[in-house]
Amino acid sequence: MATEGFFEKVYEVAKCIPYGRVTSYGAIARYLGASGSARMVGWAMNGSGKDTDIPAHRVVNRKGLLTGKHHFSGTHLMQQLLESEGIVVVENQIQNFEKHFWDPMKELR
DNA sequence: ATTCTGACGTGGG
DNA sequence: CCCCACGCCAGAA
Repeated sequence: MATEGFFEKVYEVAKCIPYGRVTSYGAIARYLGASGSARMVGWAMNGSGKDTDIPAHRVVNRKGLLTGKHHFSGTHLMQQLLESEGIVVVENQIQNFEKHFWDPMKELR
């Protein structure tokens, strides 16, 4: 099986995020066993949007804030994508974040 | 090699 | 909830 590299795992989990669902970097990091290296998850996402099929717009920080929207192409692209999936976003912050939250540890495991 | 920064998280106040 | 400080690992200057 793949999942040999830390980044690879991040990609796998990110790709497993269902439609209209969201998760946090820490949740993925914890699932990978790198609870303290949540930053690396975001760094791994750095490759997303280039040649990876990772919906990074579904990954936000623990506050449900679209901290990485600045890394996307446009300015509101990330927000538009989320809203397009039925997620309400106001001021870069996801409303009902808990409701849309998808925990890889619980759902995927 | 050193230093800083970074799409984060947690703990204490 | 907010703010401050520390930890974390990787990459760039």
